[in-house]
Amino acid sequence: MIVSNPAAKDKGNGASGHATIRDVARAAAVSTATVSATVNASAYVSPALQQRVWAAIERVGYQPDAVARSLRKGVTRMLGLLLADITNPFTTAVVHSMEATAHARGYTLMLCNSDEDAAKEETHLRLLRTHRADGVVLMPVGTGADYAARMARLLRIPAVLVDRRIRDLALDLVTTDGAAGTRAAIAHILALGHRRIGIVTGPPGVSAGDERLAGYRAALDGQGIPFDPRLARSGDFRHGPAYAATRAILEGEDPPTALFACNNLMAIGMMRAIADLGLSCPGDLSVACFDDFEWATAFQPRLTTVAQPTDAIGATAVELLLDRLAGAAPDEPRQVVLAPRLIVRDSCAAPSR
Amino acid sequence: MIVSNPAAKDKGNGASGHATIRDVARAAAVSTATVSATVNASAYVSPALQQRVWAAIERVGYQPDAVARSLRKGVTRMLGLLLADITNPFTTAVVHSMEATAHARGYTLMLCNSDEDAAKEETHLRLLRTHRADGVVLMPVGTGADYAARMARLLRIPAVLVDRRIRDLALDLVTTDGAAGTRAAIAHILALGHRRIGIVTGPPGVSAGDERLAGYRAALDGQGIPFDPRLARSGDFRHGPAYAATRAILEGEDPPTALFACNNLMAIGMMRAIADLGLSCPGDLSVACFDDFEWATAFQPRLTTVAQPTDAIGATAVELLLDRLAGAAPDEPRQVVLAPRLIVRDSCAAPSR
DNA sequence: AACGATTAGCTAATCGTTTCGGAGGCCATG
DNA sequence: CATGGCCTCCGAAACGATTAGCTAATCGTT
Repeated sequence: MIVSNPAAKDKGNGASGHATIRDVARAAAVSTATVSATVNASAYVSPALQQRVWAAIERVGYQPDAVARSLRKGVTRMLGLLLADITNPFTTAVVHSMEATAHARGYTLMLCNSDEDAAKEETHLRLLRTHRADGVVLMPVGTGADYAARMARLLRIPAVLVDRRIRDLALDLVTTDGAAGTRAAIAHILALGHRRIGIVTGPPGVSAGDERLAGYRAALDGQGIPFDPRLARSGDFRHGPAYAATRAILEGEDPPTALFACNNLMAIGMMRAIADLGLSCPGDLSVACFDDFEWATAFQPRLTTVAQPTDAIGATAVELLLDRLAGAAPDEPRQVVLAPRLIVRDSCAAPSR
Repeated sequence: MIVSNPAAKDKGNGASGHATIRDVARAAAVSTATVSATVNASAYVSPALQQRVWAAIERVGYQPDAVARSLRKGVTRMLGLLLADITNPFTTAVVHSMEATAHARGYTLMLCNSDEDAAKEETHLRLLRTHRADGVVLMPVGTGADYAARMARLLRIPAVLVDRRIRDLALDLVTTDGAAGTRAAIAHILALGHRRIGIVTGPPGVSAGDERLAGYRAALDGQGIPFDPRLARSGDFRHGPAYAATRAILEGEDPPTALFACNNLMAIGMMRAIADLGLSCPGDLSVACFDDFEWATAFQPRLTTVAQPTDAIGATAVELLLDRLAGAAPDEPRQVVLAPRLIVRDSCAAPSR
């Protein structure tokens, strides 16, 4: 039996698409107020009437209209989700956890992707406002000096920042301690005996990347190793530029014996460059990167990574936001910085030279 | 200068959060009908008045309320996005393209993730209905015999299926030709001289996986090679089970000289198992898989894959759905099957034995 | 028996738009 | 000058829920 498209068929409840609360009221011979009260348990309704109302609801196939409810209550139970890049596996891991927490608390997410484009971000923000989202989870893309001011003007709803800070804009925030994570990774590499360690960084100005670079310098400092700018190049958090940056570092004079990529995407470009240069890992070169991901263990050798607690990040971000919506938050912004975890696998070894 | 949380400050337009169309009307000394007409260009308004209205809008900082508009018009310009697994890179690639097309057409996506769980799927579908989504993009998770009937009852809004069919339920659909893609990959492996080729399949009953298995059998058939059930095991589209399936196949008697994974996640498990068994690729074993992904080229050797046209899938799905919403679609469902592309890299070579 | 307190359910206003039908004003025509 | 037909704009009724305020009815107390 082939069931045909149900949307094309008669809905079975009259001409209009949906049964309304008035249909229920009529069917149960009560007022709409009573129906509303029994559905929401917002006022006393005698057991007998409740029974009748529920039966009527069942009979006419009533489903409350969230749009009408939102209009009346001034609250939509929708959260905007404004992402810098939805194809990044770190992002999707975080989103996965956000979706679960939000739905568990009765909220739905409106998905927007800014594609690392500040103009799109602005458009989306405006859209979220006209749709009356109760709040926004934001992975911001901007870096400029006036960015904070522009966002402040645009952001007229409660917001929580994830992963990246906005300089000079104090908002709720959840992020990972990038400096500590990178410091731990570099310390691990140093402990194996390396002294020349290269790093491919994010675009300058983006907090997440800057912190990681700072962690790298701190680790070097700890061993009294001076920072060599020839060993640090920006890969713009993307794999293409990271490929070029890696080659530039390795083809320079006095190349490093180990490399660190400041995010997952750049690790791809780095691995590709290393392969193209005919170098073996960890024989010729040790490698590690920020962000853990499923594929890390499928590589040969399995990649040593700094894992962010993606589940906690997503859940915390949504909870921070919902607390604020509920008025259960102090006025000053709360900033949660979670601890990363170094996962040592096989891609780092003692230097051969 | 630190800009503080703008949501905590005065909104600058009276006590209420937003300026309404009445505020604009009052400020411009016109009726709300005129404001609506100029904002939507839905009726003639003299240039002079238009000017006044726009000025007033600017002055009071008016932004139309999509909730109220939806209630009145009976249309929300929101699409439900009900995914089986948002962390899968194939899914996110498709979602990326859907988001772009939907926003370009003025639609917003409501994100729901069913986590391969039919019960969650049902809950989310109900939620999307109460939120009055105009339509749904669905990557379904169910397989049972009564699944089609349950979905038909639940699905009271236009829907388009992506990637997977629902048996006995005729709906708009966009998918990749899994049989053709797998056939091409297996033919490539056969052409290299392999005769014993193993396959790790998806959960039986899920159309996407079943088709790929069928393509495998067809390719073998073409060379007169009989199907050997010991070489085909289910990995349930997940990496854990795929790891076990791969080991089982390779540790059996008369093991294959080549392996095919029916999706990206299972390729991870497969590569891990191969490494753990101490086998080299493509020296001891050739490997290919369905689904291309960024990491495929970072592997050593770079993986040969069957790429799905993810951009086209996402865009087509949304367009099919919007066409139907606009009434610009025939009653009978349209099914778009796109061609996959075999990307030959380095993970397949002639058998050593 | 009268009165006030309490209770159960209803009436109607409201949220912010869109849109239908009309109301004037203006022009051309006979 | 009356008539009719535009043109512009406005008033008010929806859309489907929630909820403040009200009306009876019931009950206990004196």
